[in-house]
Amino acid sequence: MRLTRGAELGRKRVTLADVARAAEVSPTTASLVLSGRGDELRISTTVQQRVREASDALGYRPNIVSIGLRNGSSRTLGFVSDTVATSQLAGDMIKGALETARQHGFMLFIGETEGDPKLERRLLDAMLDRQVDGIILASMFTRTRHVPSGLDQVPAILLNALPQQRTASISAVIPDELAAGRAAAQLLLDAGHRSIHLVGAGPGPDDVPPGTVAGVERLAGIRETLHGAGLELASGHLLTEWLPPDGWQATRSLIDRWTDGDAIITLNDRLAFGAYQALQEAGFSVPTDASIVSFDDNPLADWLRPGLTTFAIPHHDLGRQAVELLVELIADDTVPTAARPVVHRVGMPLRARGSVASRP
Amino acid sequence: MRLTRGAELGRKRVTLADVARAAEVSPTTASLVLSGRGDELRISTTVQQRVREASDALGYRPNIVSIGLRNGSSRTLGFVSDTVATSQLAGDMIKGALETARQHGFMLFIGETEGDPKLERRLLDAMLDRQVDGIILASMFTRTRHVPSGLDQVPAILLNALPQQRTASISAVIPDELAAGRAAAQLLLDAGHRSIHLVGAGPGPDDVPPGTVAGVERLAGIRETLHGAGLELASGHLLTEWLPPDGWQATRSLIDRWTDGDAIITLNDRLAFGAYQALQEAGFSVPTDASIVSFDDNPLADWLRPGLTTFAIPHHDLGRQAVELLVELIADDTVPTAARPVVHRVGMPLRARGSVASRP
DNA sequence: TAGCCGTGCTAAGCCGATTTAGCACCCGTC
DNA sequence: GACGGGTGCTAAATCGGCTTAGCACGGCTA
Repeated sequence: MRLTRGAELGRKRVTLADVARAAEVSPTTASLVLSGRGDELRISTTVQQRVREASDALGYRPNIVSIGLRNGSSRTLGFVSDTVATSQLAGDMIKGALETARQHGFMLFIGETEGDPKLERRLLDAMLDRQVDGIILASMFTRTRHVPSGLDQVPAILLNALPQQRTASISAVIPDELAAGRAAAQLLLDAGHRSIHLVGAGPGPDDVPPGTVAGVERLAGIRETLHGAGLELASGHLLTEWLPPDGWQATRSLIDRWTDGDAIITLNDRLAFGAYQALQEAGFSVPTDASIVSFDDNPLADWLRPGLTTFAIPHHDLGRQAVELLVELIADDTVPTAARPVVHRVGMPLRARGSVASRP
Repeated sequence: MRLTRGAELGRKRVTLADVARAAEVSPTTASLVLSGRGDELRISTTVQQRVREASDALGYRPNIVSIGLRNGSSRTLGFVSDTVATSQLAGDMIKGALETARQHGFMLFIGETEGDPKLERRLLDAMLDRQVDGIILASMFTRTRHVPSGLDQVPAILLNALPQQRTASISAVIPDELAAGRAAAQLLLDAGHRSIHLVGAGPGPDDVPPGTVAGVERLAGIRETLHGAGLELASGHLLTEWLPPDGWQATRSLIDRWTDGDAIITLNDRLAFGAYQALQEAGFSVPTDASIVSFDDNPLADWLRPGLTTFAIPHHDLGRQAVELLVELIADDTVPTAARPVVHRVGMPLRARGSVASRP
């Protein structure tokens, strides 16, 4: 029992002073030795040895709080999101952030705002009070958002979001929705489809649920590629909710005027799930009667039969990138305002499964 | 622009000393006033007024790191999990913990171990180095686990896990799987079903994938209730993976010997999804031809047609409870070893949807 | 024998707060 | 006019580490 630290039950942590006492040197010397500056400051090998032995014997670990107090850093980042941790989808974003932070020796404070600006303010303050070295402001789904005041005083990155204020001096990391939209359309064109229905938005460029970057850009990419082939969307269904029943409904109405060779792009996988249900109920088979391409790579996509071909939101990479950039910012000691803000776009990889068939 | 804090660009945080200077008093006085001990220590109302005005004008906020250094606390908890944050299911657990922590004025450090004990050790150390006031050790699925050494030196709670060591002096919070098992069986009995098939485990009490508390207890509850009605499971399918294809497979084999009035209990919702697929492909309709009851309340359950009747894992409550207990432990300043460990069981509420039909 | 230099270590201040002990002043009293 | 007692404020220590400046000692040179 009680193997670590050599700590007596209820005894406090071992401090540098304890080590110094045990090694019969001053705290200064102990500090010097343990921070590797022993040679530089000409501490004899004998003493260095003694200090290190004492340190090991006692299981000394420096108190980061104290170090932080002195030099103003804490090796800690704040991760404030609207609802990422709780979300069924974006957990990987946290995971990527967590992993990358750990690799750089940082810990992560996590906070959720539920979209409440007051709560967000309080959370940010609580983190700043704890001397975080930087802040990641994350959104569950890609959108533009207001950047709270004070964030230009601190290294900070927007994750899966773009700044609303044009003047904001904050960099952002978002998925490359535009490219994914193009690729989705191209995929169906390459498979020989010429009549493509969109479920979730369209057909016009402005027929998009408000505030969603994903909707706008996916639609734009799709339209752009179709235009390049001299085509227009065969139909579009603007939906403000993107849940299975919505996809079911839209697809039902499609079935009445279905012609062989038609294909569907759904703007997310839950819509696609609804589409599967509607097609199945109508006796249609995927992909023989209908090809479907989608976006997100919800775990669902892998469970459907046949598997759903979809463009994945690179959550893990998004989280990783955001931390990577933030750590750089901190290391450079760049005042955010000094650097010019950049938008980093992370590719959305294709998960090809069984929902697309070729047409001659 | 630059409205908060009255901070000049790049200026450091406002400290107590700044406030004292602005109010032309000593830091001591400022501290006394701002911590509400002004009257007690007979500071004149004039001076108190002056200090408060200065504090407001400068936007002073105390540095928690410093306070923590002095009194050894940090208003911070550590949440170490195998893979909760990333999990598709258990995000709500984090959310409950986050909310509750915030309500008590705590922030949460989150860390993921991926089940790697070395990593777990490092994360725990990193948190301890940052002076966390307590630790929650969480598991994505309910299981018994080894409690790492040192955790008996610090307030700590197991979340969704039970201690492997019988001697461990740590309390735990888990879902009440046993009661849910009983309730699931009772629900089908009440609907008039007498022939009940189990997908995921059984039929014997030991036919359970290793290491899962959920499997053991759900099965035990089901068997207990059936026995009470003088029944046995009509069949059981031990599965070591609980994914849709596994459910599909098991259900297919069930279909060959299906008799009218049979019902299925699947040990989680993904198995149920597979069962739906198999039944649908065989031309069976849920719930007319087959009633299904399940566990977890995966979002999926609400998307299926008909909706899946299932017993929810109370993730949010689990997280809340764990923090609540931990905060109590911290407030009581109880040495963990002093208190006797308790296992708190949180009820699994029924989500009744459309997958169960009554038999006369 | 004073001055200089190198060696090996330490005192003391600092980070930002809290807290204990106590100082200076004024009033009233004997 | 010294003493006691209340009033209103502050100096200084403390938490745990880092860092700058510098001390003490011995040996060598002038």
